Amino acid sequence: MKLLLLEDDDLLAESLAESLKDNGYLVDVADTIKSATSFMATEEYELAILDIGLPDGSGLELITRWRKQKCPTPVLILTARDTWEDKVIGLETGADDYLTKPFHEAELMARLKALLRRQSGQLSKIFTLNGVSLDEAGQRVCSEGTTWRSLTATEFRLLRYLMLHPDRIHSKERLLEQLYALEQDAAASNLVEVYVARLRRYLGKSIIQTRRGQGYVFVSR
Amino acid sequence: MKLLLLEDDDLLAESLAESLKDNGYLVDVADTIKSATSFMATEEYELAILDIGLPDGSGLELITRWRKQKCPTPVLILTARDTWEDKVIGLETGADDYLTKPFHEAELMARLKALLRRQSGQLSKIFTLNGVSLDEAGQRVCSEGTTWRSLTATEFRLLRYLMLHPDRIHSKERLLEQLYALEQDAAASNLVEVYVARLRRYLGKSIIQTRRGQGYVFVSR
DNA sequence: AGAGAATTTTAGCAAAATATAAACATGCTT
DNA sequence: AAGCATGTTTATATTTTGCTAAAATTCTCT
Repeated sequence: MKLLLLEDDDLLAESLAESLKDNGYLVDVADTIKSATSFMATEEYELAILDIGLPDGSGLELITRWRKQKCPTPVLILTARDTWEDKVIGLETGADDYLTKPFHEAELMARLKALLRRQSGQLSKIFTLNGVSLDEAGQRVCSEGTTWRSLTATEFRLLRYLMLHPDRIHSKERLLEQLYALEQDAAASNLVEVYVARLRRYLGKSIIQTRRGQGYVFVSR
Repeated sequence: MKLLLLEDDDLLAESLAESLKDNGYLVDVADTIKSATSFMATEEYELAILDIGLPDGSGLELITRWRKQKCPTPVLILTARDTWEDKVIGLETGADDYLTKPFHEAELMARLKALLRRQSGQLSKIFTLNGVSLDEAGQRVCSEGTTWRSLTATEFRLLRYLMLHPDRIHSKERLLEQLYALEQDAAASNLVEVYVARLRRYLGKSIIQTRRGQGYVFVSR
């Protein structure tokens, strides 16, 4: 179980690395964003622990970049600040958990364990229905053993909603609401038709059925 | 309107049940997963309100199980935790809405109403007469165990009216009025004949009978 | 049986709903 | 600024539906 620790305070880094190793993890320690980047480029890690305040920038940028590159490695943020806003910003950036200094070693270990457990559950969370497999982590689908095809965010949201509520008719209005939490002039748009058409091109015609005048159904068998 | 409430905190359960009843719902209260399961086995509910943290397991498992059994009852989750991840996990499991404790009664009622409205007509009420099953939600029929055949809006309206008033003779004029609430030039059209013919093609000849000069009858046995 | 009426079936068209493709917009990366 | 990826709108094609009207069939009554 390999972790990357990004921490510029040598003393803290040293001691953390020590206890992590005691708990059975393999740890690489970086002390700048730059070095962390090169570590990530060469190795695969199960999880990264990032300090936010760093000499050459904020750990947040790093997360942003990784997420854009679709790097799935979960991230736990360490920070000295503990405001509500910071936490929100951190999590919105794409971090998976958040710990404020100072903290007890035990708490870090507990959170790590929880994160890894949750993550491993998520990794294997490719859920399949009627020959269509949806990869939650990677935002991808494959149909009947064809190769994976990655979806855009909207395509993915729609398909996921349909697959989570199969065999039910969902009106276009409903689906629009699902796609865009804030409802506006819903009926004035044919977005649902457009996205259904796209999904059908990936999955085949028959899996998402039209109920004329009523809506769409993802059929589970 | 019947609800199932699964909540192990007696006090909360009691008070919730009370206010639900005040709002016009019929409520059954379960305090363990086990009892909830048996409630579900014996009764039909329009909606279930589940607490997640329970003595004998998590409410999430319950949802998972129900969904696997294709049980369509919508579920609202109650939880003490309010992290982004928890919410996602809950909704991904197949819950339909999510409320964190503590909450105002009014909010719960509002959400219930919204959920039931959204869901209404979706819950498969399949009603069977003389071997003909009509699926209200899906606008489908099947006759004597053949596969489902979905109907157009007009076909459905007609069949539904006939099945709701079986063993009675309905004149063509009356049926036309039923189909098109406001139309007058009734006699000038053979719409009823056309649609009866279509329905007979799906259901077999004998179920909708002709009373020459008088009208049509759906025979209930 | 056979004429005339009532019903059934068929075919086809126009309107409505949906599907698809392509243009346009926007933001992000290089 | 150019180039991409995504989201959204617009325009056009295709499909399905509702309906009409005519043709075919069945029934009824003499």
